[in-house]
Amino acid sequence: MLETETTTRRERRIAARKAQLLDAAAQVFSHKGYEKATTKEIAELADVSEGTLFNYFATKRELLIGVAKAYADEVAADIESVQGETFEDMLAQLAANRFRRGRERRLFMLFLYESRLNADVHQYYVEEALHRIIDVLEQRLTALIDAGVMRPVDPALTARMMSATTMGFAALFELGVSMGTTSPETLGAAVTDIHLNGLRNQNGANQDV
Amino acid sequence: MLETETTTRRERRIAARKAQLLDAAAQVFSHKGYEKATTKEIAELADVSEGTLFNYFATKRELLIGVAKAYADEVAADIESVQGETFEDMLAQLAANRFRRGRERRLFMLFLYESRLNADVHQYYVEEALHRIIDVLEQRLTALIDAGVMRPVDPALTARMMSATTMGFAALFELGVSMGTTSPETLGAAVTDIHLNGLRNQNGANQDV
Amino acid sequence: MLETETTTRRERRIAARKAQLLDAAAQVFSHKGYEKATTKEIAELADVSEGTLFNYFATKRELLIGVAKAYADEVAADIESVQGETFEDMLAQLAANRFRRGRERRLFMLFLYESRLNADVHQYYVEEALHRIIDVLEQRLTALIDAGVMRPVDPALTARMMSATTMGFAALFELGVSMGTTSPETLGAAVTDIHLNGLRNQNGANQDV
Amino acid sequence: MLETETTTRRERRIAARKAQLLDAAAQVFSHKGYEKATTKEIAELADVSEGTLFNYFATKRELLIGVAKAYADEVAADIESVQGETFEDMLAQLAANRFRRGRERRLFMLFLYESRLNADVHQYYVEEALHRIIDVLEQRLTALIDAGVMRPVDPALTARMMSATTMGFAALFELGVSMGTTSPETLGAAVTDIHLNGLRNQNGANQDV
DNA sequence: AATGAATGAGACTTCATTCAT
DNA sequence: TATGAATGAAGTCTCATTCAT
Repeated sequence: MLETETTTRRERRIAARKAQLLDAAAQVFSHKGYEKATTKEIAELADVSEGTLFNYFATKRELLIGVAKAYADEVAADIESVQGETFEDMLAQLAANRFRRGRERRLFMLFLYESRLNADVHQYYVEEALHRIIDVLEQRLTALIDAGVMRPVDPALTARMMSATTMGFAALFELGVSMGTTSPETLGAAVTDIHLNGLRNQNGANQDV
Repeated sequence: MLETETTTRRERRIAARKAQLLDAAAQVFSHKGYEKATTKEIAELADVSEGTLFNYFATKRELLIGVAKAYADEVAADIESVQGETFEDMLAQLAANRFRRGRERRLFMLFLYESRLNADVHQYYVEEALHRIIDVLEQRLTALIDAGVMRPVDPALTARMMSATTMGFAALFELGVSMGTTSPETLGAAVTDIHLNGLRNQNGANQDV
Repeated sequence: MLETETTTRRERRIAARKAQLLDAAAQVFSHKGYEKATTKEIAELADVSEGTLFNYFATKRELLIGVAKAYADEVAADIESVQGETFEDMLAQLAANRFRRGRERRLFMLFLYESRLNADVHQYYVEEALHRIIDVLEQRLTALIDAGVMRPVDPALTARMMSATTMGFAALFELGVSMGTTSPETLGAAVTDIHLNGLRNQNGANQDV
Repeated sequence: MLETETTTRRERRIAARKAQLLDAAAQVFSHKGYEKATTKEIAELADVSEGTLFNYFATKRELLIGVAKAYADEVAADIESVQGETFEDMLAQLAANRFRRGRERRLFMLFLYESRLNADVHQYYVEEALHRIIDVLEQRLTALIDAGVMRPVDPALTARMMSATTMGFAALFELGVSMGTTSPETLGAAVTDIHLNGLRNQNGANQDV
């Protein structure tokens, strides 16, 4: 029906505007930090007036929450798409999508910081993104342990450890800590190697480190 | 001599004031973030007037730099004190001192964020604190690899991985991600176990994960 | 077209606001001096909020520069309009427009002082206002000397002397130094008389003073 | 008596301190302007603590008044010393002492500005310095007119005109308006020449300018 | 629905003045 | 008497938010 179509078209336009504003907000927030970012700059980057921005998002904070929500949605979609992969590929894919691009790393740094200061951001980033990733890792680990492929370690803790390592690397990268000439692939492989096989020299097993 | 004593007393008083202000600043910055923290609140917490604060630190930013510098000094002292320990104990000690107490974890989150936005903070946190820790780990790893105790992995990368894991755990903790009932000690032991021995079940070695 | 009209109307409104603020600023600056003037008082006199003031002038200093620029524009227009007058009339007109009204005298005192402390004010007041007046006087004097109407004095120096005298009178007036019952016209005539004919009694020429 | 001597010595010490502070204040005030000058900087330049400064002058404004008073005293002494000179020499001497040195010109600019804003400064600068100079010029002019050496111009107005010209030149100088290669002496001679003999070419007298 | 000028609360910072030592 | 740390009032400027057009 015409009415429905009109409404739909409007809704599409509204959604597009919101997305455009969220994009600009994500960019400015992740570069300058939430507090230093100004609604003026976000509006300019989105090529709308400041008044228009506030027609779509009632407060600056709602913009941040919107960015967090969009991020959580991306993560959810990503998790869906890796369900069929091997554990190693899944791990690589999740990490890559989260941290390979600068934009994602910067958003990660942003949420890492803002989650502590805002309950809504925490809700979207920690509960709906981070926890989902951890949960899917934990399930896979449990299965691998049950199958006898992995040692009977605590799967919850191990999933968190894997996330922690990846997050830590992203942070180090973002802080400008050099990784030598190592490519992301080599780095991923090396980390996986250590996680799977350990550091200990098996020829000289049980030596005290 | 009297002159010396007087000077010393004054210098002591000034140093004490500075420390008192840095303490207050560390507290407020780490709870609210640099931008949301106000000099008013810091001054109140330090129990001095706002004017007095600016007698000791010319700008709010200098206060942040002061906090970062104090942190770097603590880390340097800490590194000195762990030189005699075994690798495992050293690792545990460095991690614990950096992340066991909430105060330290919050400062870590603060610097993690602000290092990207301020060159001085980067200087103190990344170069004078983080890099020192990584370097000392790298040296130890190199020695252990040379001694044949560990496999010939890349020591630079492995040192970064260990730091990354610890940092990631601190972040997860700070984000309120539950670690189950695991105590810090158990957690440390489990992580060390995986790092040393790997996840792979040796009985079924070379199975695809 | 509507677009053009709308733009023009907005631009007119903005120009009007700026003028209104510059007017208020000129008034407050010239009465209290730049440093003692507050943006609060200027905004109140212009009947806008302090925030609005800063939408039009980024800093208090820019407001001062704006006032100086407006003054220089007035002088430039004034110089255009006196090109056709006789030397005497031109002199009287330039002096009158600069110093007859209290507002102009106070602005003169303001720029006299602030030109030394601010390069932009110097640019507008000294270079674009004062120098123009001196130059036009100098040109006229040169012509009159060439025509044999005036003695072959140094025209550059004489132009400066005439300006100096006028400026000095304005200052004396502003300092409240009484000129007796002398009207501005009488004063102007007397000064011109002395400048043209000198003080020396020609009947007793060459007497030592 | 010992008592008297002690008192006298203290008074001398106090007077010396005051002079030292006034000197520093004159320097800072005349360079930065009264408002931009800080008591801290004045104290440092006088090589005493800020607290000590306030032991000798209750407020910053009293310092300014003190500087003005000292200036008026200098002028008074100067006037005494030129009583025996010829009119021309007297004129030259008074002008030179007031404006030849940068320090004096800057103080002149300071008082010119601050006299309008502070009654005490006005009292000392305008009434006790400027007026005295004008008065002595006026008396001399009256005598010269009575003696028939000068034309019967209004002596009050003429004295003000001479002061105005000198003040105006000082201001021009301070504003950086170039006087060509003219030395102060040449300039003084040229001005005196015009004042005495006028600009008009006597060969072509009564021509319209 | 879009605009952007207006607002005003609140931030950082300065500095004359006070006062305990 | 000299000191300089402490004070707090007041100033400039920023920016999220509102609102008339």
